[in-house]
Amino acid sequence: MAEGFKRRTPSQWGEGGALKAEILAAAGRLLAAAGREDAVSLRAVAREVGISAPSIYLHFKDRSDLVAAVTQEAYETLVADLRATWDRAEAAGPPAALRAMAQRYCGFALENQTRYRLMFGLERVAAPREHSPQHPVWLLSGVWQDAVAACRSADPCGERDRKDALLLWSALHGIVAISMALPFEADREVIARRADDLLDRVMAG
Amino acid sequence: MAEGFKRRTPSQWGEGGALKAEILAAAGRLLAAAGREDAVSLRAVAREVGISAPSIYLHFKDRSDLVAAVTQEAYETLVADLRATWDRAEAAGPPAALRAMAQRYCGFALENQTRYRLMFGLERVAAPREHSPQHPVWLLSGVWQDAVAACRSADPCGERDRKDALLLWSALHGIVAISMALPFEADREVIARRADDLLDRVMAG
DNA sequence: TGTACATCAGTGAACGCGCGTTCACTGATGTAC
DNA sequence: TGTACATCAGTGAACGCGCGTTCACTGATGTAC
Repeated sequence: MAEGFKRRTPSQWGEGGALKAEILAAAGRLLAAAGREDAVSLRAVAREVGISAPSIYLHFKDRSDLVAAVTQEAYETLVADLRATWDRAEAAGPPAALRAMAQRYCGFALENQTRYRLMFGLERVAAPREHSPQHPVWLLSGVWQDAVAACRSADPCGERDRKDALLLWSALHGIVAISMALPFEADREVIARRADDLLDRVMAG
Repeated sequence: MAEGFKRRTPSQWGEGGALKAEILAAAGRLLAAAGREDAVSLRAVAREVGISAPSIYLHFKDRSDLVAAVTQEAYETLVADLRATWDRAEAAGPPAALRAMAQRYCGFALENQTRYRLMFGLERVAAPREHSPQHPVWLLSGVWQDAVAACRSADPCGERDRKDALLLWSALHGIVAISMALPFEADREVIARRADDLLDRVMAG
């Protein structure tokens, strides 16, 4: 074992699950720090947590299982963030809430660039075709559909709502993704203006 | 050396540069086949070409130099493809040509998913800040600006043209990127309709 | 109450792998005198 | 014309590294009788 290695003290009886959460959190930190999925190696995660590498197998089937868990968590965090934004802004009316949500979406992406890239930049999450309805991306898709439908007071989300929701989400993603791909820093206010502009055009029709 | 290894016959005198092109092509094939940037390892490329790994250093500084070259080539291919599309469709008028270009952009992305991901899915191309005007992404940006400006017969591309060009490009990127991230195959016609729909809304304003 | 056993929460050492990169070299082709 | 040398286009072996994963194990805590 290396010099500066701080060993984690083992969990108490019945508290074994605590390590799982610590591993996930450490993997998330590594990802955020390095910005690359490959940074999440079992050995690096183990070092970060202060345990031996094989201990990870007590909680995750293998490396890809761990990465999938990090990805899943990232989706859930984003969805929760957007829903919270909606709830906070709902009193001002659905259109204002949708606008707030669009702004927040861009904000989340810029503040969590590597997590965001993990969700949308790399391969599809490894999930067999039959299970695809469980894919966490549907949660996100649903958030936009609900929001767009609410703006039109159409309780059962119609075909047109679904279409516009997908267009809005896609275009918002494009705005942040392209700005992340350009070789200079994205200015948050510029992005916010573009998102506003987009929203006007998509919801005008 | 392995069993089925087919050794490439060395170039003639003065033809040494031929290997550089072969290495680039092989790297492109590996990337397309595997879909991951990590598939482009010097050893794998050498195997694919039929040479020894150190030979790559005769033409590329190191691994990252090779990957950057593949990326650069991908940008140039896309830009040439779009310009050719514009030229072919220009007779029908700028708006029709712009529409054709938007369609072609989606087509290119779907037909060259891994190349496309290399451009926009991963890190920024490693280029120092001072050199960022040389970044190949500006070529692409310019294509859209020219096209949008032509639609408005504004010869010097105005501020509004630039803004709309970026919005159009970003949103198109979002459409293909999200469809690539969803856990089922993207239907080309559906994508094409979305692109058309988007174009209507962006150029309406 | 004691004691044998079961379970939990891990560990340490080892495996084989592919990788980027460096090094000194080789053989064919051209060139100066 | 011959021959020494320069250049070109590579090669083979080796380096040290970090990785995923497997294996047999250890020590603390709980439980049945």
